[in-house]
Amino acid sequence: MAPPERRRRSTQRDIARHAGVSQATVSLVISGGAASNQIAESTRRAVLAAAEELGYAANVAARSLKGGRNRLLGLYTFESVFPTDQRDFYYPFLLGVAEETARQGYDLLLFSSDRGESSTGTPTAERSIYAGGANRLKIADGCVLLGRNVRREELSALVREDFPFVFVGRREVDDGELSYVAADYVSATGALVAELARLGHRRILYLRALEDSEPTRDREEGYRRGLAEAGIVPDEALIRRLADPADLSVDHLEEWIGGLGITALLVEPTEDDRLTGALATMAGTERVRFPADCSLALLGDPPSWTPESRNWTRFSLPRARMAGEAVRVLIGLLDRESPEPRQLTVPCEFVPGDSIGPVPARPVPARPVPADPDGRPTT
Amino acid sequence: MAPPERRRRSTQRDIARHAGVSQATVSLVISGGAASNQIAESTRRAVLAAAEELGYAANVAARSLKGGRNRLLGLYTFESVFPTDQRDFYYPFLLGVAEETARQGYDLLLFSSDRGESSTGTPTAERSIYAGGANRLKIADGCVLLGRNVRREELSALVREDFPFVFVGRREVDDGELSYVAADYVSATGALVAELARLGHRRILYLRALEDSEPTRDREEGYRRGLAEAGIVPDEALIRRLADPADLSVDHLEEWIGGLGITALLVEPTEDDRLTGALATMAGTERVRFPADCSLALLGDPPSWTPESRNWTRFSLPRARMAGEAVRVLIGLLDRESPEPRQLTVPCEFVPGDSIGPVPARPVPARPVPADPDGRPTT
DNA sequence: ACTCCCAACTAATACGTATTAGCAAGTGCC
DNA sequence: GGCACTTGCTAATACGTATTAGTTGGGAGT
Repeated sequence: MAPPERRRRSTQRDIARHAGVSQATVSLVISGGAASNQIAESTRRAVLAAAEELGYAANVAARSLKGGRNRLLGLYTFESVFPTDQRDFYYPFLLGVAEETARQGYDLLLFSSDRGESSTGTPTAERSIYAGGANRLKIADGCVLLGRNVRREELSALVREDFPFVFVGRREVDDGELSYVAADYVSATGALVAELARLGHRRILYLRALEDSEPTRDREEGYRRGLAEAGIVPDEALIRRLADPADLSVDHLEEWIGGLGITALLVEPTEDDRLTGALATMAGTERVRFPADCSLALLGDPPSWTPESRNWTRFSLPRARMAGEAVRVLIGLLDRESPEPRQLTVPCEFVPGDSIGPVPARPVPARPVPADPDGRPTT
Repeated sequence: MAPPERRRRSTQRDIARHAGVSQATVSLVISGGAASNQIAESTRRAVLAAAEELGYAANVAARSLKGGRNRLLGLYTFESVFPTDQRDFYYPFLLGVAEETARQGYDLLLFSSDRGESSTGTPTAERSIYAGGANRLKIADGCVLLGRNVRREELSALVREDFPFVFVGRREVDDGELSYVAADYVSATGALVAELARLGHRRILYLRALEDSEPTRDREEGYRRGLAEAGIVPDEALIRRLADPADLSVDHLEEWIGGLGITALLVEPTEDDRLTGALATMAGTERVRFPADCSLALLGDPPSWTPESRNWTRFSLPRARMAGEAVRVLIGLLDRESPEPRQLTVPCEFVPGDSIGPVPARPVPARPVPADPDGRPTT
């Protein structure tokens, strides 16, 4: 019993037969390349008519196998985007990429499949570009990359392969240069420090991420520069790292205020809502108030784009704009003959918010105060 | 001056040369297919070692050129998704599709490029599947379709050429059956009518969309059924259409309440925020209050997913779930040998809200009241 | 010694497209 | 009429992989 004939896609050869020309002619007409003006108008029309009739669609695989273009851009995220608390963070990026991609006449390929297969055929749990031993991204003409927990070795491989891609965020590898569109964390953090200094703060704690990725390094750099410009001598004890931002408790904070004498806090937010969750919990206790007891500013956006429960003082990165810029850079790479890596830095926006203020007047325990008969300070 | 040698990816042939075997052997080892157990263990190891050394990554394009499948699902929206007021409506669909696609081990292709080129090369403004004389969707193995303003002729073409796709929402064409995953608007609308009837309403106005698409027809059907089951004789004057939902004004409403004697209103929401805008404006006037003066329920979701200014009584379609279901149906179509179209209907969720209530007690103007000596009605 | 078979490989080919070299017919020019 | 040149097309090939149909060399069976 013969298996039911699977309907085959029509190919250029089918069209060629139909129109009574060669496959090469069809290709010239369809892809409309440089040499396509050598085709007679009548032939062109015949081919197009046949193509229309047969419902022809170019085969991406074959096209890109030849090295041609698919008008396809990829978007790859090193983190999984779907956990509810992360996707809000990534949505503006997605939107920016999608919009600009569309505007440029490209379609967008979301590399979202988690279930890669290793070369041995066993499914791998981890998210990877080289799933199945192949660079999946190559389906697309080029790719925008995103994410905090970058796999360095994969980035390196991409650079070595000379695959056109642009990272949203500053990233570096040992193997060579890569293109990116980054937010100017250095200046933005520096500006926040300057603002705090202007308000009189001298002991500003910087609560940084545990991992030592570029964005974090840039913020630390900005922190140091800001201090230097304000003439404050940095105190290494004021740079703290927290393994899990959810651990940030009011106990910690009181310890820092009391023990370290800090009056302001700079916190690096996370993509998920662990940090904002911790802040909300802290607000619930009402033991420390911002900015009455301590100023607090975020070094970036809290994840959710829904109206905040609190309008934190912070800087905000223009996520959609960065994403759009990344697409433009990428297309630039694709169009150029010898793609020099390009780096672009865009400024962050300062959001005044309401969580910083002047240094709170506080009784200084060590210094003796002129006592009244009761021994209690006057109010 | 010679152009800088573009680094070439290593191929199976490179590995073959390196390991002193043939390309076919490499392929057998790498892809580990059925016949790969015929390979001697020593050879296999040599090949894998060479692959490792050369940093081999299979070329997806070539692979899928042979196999036919790209493990790529498409998502096409007939409306442009990017206008701010629409994207919130479509986001849950996108999310649902993306998530399920990823879970199934596919990647997702967003057909967002607006700038199609017609066959003559002149850019066309309209959004179209068949841009450039080719069906762009065919790049993917199959496609999920979405949108209200469907191009019927394109849908028909898709059906004719037997392209695997699933519509999110009930759609029909003359040419044959198509697969869809739809919300049960009929029952949901019927249930709302039943609820209003239970509260004593007898004159319920149905404000429907102007165009006669399936979702609208289903709601109308549900409206009529609901009335019938409540034993209410339908009054055709109570079915109204509004060209632009933004035109819904408090004047209209007062006219309906006074002139038509309605006590409840069912409104079909739009994907953009024209309707909710109009409702907000109406609320601002404070001339008609819901549900004190009139009950109001929405036949679907208001577009934005940000917290509503008002918790409207309504039904809500499980957008993400529908999208996920659509992906599963689509993959079912792909896996099956002879793809029979499948139709799936999922129930809507009733959201009680706070905009419906009992029939307001109101003076009936026509009935003569016992007059006092002044001839003025007592207050 | 002869066939037969099997293990372990390779040669050849197809997938659908883009591109280049080249060919045939026509045109203009001397 | 011969030559160069143009126009409009086709033949041939390459891209990297999967697969099928062989092709070896040698060991077992008779």
